[in-house]
Amino acid sequence: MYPQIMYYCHMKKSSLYKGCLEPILLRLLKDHGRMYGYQMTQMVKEITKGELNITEGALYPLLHKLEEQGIVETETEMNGNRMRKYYSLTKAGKKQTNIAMDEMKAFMQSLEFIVNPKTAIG
Amino acid sequence: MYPQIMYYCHMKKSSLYKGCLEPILLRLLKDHGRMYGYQMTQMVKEITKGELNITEGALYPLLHKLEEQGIVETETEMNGNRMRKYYSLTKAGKKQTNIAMDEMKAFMQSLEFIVNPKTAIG
DNA sequence: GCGGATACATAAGTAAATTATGTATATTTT
DNA sequence: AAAATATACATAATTTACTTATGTATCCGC
Repeated sequence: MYPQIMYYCHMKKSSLYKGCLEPILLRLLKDHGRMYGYQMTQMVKEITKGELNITEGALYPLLHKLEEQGIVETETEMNGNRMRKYYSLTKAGKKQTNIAMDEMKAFMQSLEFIVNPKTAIG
Repeated sequence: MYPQIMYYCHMKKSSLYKGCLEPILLRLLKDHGRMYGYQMTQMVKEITKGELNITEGALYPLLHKLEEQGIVETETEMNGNRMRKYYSLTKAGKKQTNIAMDEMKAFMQSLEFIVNPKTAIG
């Protein structure tokens, strides 16, 4: 409706979540078991109320890398005429996810210490 | 003491804070007014209990960029025979810091939603 | 006087995104 | 019914934002 507003407010907020995408995907798969790529982007968008929009150029190459590394395994299914590639954590992937979550929590706590020095609980 | 342990546990946790360095520095300057680079690295290390270690290769080029952009201004002082380059926020920098802090909080809230879906408060 | 800490700086290399593009089907809008 | 948007995958080129490595120089403790 207001395309020209993009010149004033071009949604930079660039890339705060750089480096967090992998743990985010691992967490999603840990919580929801079995998901396809597009579904992940939609769920993250919904959960974060539109804040985090995962781009396809970031998502798919990362999923492929995780598959190569044996962190996730895939099953391709047809939904009508349309393909869906479902991803789920392997046993090694679940282990890796626990490690990633510990790192994530430590990182988030560190951010709290810096951004909310008063209220942050150590 | 155990240098060889680095082969097993090489502290990857790579770069979760990629993209967060700028808002972190802005927050430090907002809270402490006037700081020099090395002091920032030490304070962040202390506040985060050793979690976040800002490298010099990341710090100084970023500080120079912020100065170019008029976000910070500098005063060079001598401490004995050793130089310290003090940074402080300009008026524009304070405005920019407020924006960065809002983005940071939204980002942290989003991470909470994903990593702690039950306890996170929207 | 040697190593480690303090204090700055910059260049080369790399990881992880963004942006752009492509294919194809399904659904909604006009 | 045509056009636009949403669903669903994929990859290449580019950019960003770091790490790693290197350099200079002073200060302090042993």
